[in-house]
Amino acid sequence: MTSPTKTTNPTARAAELRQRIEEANYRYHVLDDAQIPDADYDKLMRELEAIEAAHPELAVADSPTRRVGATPSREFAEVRHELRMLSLANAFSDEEIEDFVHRIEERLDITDPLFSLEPKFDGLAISLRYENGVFVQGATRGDGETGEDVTVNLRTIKSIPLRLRGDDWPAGLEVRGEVYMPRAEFERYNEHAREHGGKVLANPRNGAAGSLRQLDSSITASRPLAFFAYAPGAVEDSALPKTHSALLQKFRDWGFPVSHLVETARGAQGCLDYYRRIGEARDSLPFDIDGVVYKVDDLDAQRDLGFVGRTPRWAIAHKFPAQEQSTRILAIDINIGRTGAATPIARLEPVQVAGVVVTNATLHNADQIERLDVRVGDTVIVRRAGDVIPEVVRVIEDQRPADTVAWQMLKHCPICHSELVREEGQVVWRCSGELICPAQRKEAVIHFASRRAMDIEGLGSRLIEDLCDLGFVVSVADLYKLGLDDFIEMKRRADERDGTTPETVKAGKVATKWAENLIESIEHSKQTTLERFLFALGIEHVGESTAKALSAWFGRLELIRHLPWPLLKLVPDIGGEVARSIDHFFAQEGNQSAIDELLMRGVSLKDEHDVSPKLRQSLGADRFLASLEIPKLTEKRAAQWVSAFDDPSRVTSVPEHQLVTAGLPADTAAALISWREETHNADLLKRSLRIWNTLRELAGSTSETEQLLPLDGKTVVLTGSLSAMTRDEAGAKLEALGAKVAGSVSKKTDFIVAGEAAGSKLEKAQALGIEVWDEARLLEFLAGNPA
DNA sequence: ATGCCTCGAGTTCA
DNA sequence: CTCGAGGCAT
Repeated sequence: MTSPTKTTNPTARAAELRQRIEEANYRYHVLDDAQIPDADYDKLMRELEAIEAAHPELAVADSPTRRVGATPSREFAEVRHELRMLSLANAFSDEEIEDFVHRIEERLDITDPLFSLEPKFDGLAISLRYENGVFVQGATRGDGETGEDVTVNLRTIKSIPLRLRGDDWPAGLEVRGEVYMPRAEFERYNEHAREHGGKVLANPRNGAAGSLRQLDSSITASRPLAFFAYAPGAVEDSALPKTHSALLQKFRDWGFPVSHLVETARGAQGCLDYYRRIGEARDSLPFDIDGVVYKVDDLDAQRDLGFVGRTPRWAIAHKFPAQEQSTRILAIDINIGRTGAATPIARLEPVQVAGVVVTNATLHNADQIERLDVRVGDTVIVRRAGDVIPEVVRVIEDQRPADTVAWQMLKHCPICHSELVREEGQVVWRCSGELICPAQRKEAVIHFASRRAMDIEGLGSRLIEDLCDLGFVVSVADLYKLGLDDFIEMKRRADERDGTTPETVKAGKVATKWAENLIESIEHSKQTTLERFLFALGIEHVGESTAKALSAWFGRLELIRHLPWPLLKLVPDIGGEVARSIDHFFAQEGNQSAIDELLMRGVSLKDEHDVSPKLRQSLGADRFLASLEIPKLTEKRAAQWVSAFDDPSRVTSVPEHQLVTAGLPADTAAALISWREETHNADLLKRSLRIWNTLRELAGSTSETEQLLPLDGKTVVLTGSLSAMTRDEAGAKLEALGAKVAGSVSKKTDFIVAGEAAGSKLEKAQALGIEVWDEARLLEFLAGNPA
């Protein structure tokens, strides 16, 4: 960089450099408007350092080279605040704000006073003292009376001016404000720390507070801190503006960063409007805030209003509902899910988080508890993050009672007392009770009746719980033998058990309408589809999508319930794990008899059909052989075997020497031999062969004509809400035209349909350059392509 | 082996 | 909605 006034005098040159560096800092950190490239900035800085090294007498305290203090101190000196640092009264409701404004109106005898409105930054309050325009001391708030001298650390914050701009500042000036860590910087810092094994900060607020309290200011300098000014402290020897808002403008002129979200407005309504607007913008702000602050703008009026105790009458903080709260762990219970998964749940002392009272929070799994070291009795931080579901963020270790013990997973199911087991490499512990565990059975029934499964309206989890607990229902099939009397009797026993007065008895007559409705919807549910039925069975790893695929490929329950796992693997997206799980389910006698009973009691599958034409193409002998997972017998080797011996039924009989003659490597042949010697493998082969042959017959008899659908092979994602139909309906129509409807957008997506208020999926699609249809386009397409 | 991309499963509260 | 993990392409 060339200087227009290149001076040789080191004193003058140093002064010029300082001025230019400070100007660059101001533009970059306060105005957010970088004027000179980083490299040039560095050059100026190095030149100044060189001059100061050569002429130590020039290294003045307010030099930008001194932003990082040289000597770490043992501890911070105390600083007494000349003017006490305030704390504000907090308000959480509109009503409290209206009361606040009313009180002011009465005391000042005016209506709709003017307020200065500001965000309430979630950082650390500090006070900065300037003498003759030079930053001389900075302190934390402390208890309001006395804080800690963190001057050296504050110097490292680039948005804090070391020298004031302009010339109309008072000789002695104290400015108060908030040190915070911008979210993006916080994320970036943590990412870097994670990669390099550094200290990861818990959140921006703690990051800011912790950084300022570093004894070694070079650590503070490495932390991305920033500052906003929002209030005056003690001021000597000068006339200041008459209003708070004008004062903030002065702060700006003097080089302090003042938030652009600061506004003025009149009356309670103006305050509340601001609260809502900032609340909506909150998540998209580059820094954390925990509310807004209203201050009477007229400084004389502020003085007239004065204080009550420690808080001013002229200002109030209107807080957002807290997103994080601390509470105590009362107990850690184990919940047993439909698949037997044992999920630990924290029972909490009830606490308000983001507007709702939270009493439970999931702890996900045993590993998570171990990671967090959560113990019964601990005080923990609970959060309702972007979504709704509360979670335990961390333990406040200082508040741990002395007698706590590390939490341990139970050894046995709390319900059926079967052993809890964990499969190799898995995170979840499961109850081994399977069919005999009442908890698992209950969950299975709830799943069976749920909307996306058999859709039995009115049969919710509470009712099912009672039905199971009182012995009316053991297996899902029992639902279909319940009569009106059973429901009435069940209700009576439940009321008796709970000691509640039966509301079903009115004027001596037992109310039965609810039971009649239930019987009706149970009856209604009997007419269903194969895919719903398969989903309803609750087979592990079989969700809606897999159920749909099974239904589409094989077409009939009679077939599916007898398929060995190697054949199940023929379906795309069904691999060894899922196939074995399905096989295992149908291998259990109890499950087969439950299915028989359901069918006997009238469950009927309206949409059963012949095997899919696609299945036929997958029934080659080589695919079949490869699907058996015989060690070393890869797809390629399987094909080789088939070309030599043709009929897979000969797998059991071809002697080893012939295998080798046919060109199979010796180890492959040996693996095959030892595989078929295991009786369970031999059985599997026999069973698979039989069904494979059946499938080939079935596939051969299906019609050859496979009509190509307009959206065949296209992957579609639906997002936002449609007006002419629900997303599910639209999805069904698109599927009927051959499309695959996926849940999330990726490179493989062909196009998305975006309805009203589409969110992140639309953004992602646009980012990936994926075609976007609006509802009109969809309707047009559907009209042009009747199913 | 490694890294997407999906699917499945579990979860809270009004 | 988010996490874990299965399936599959590379």
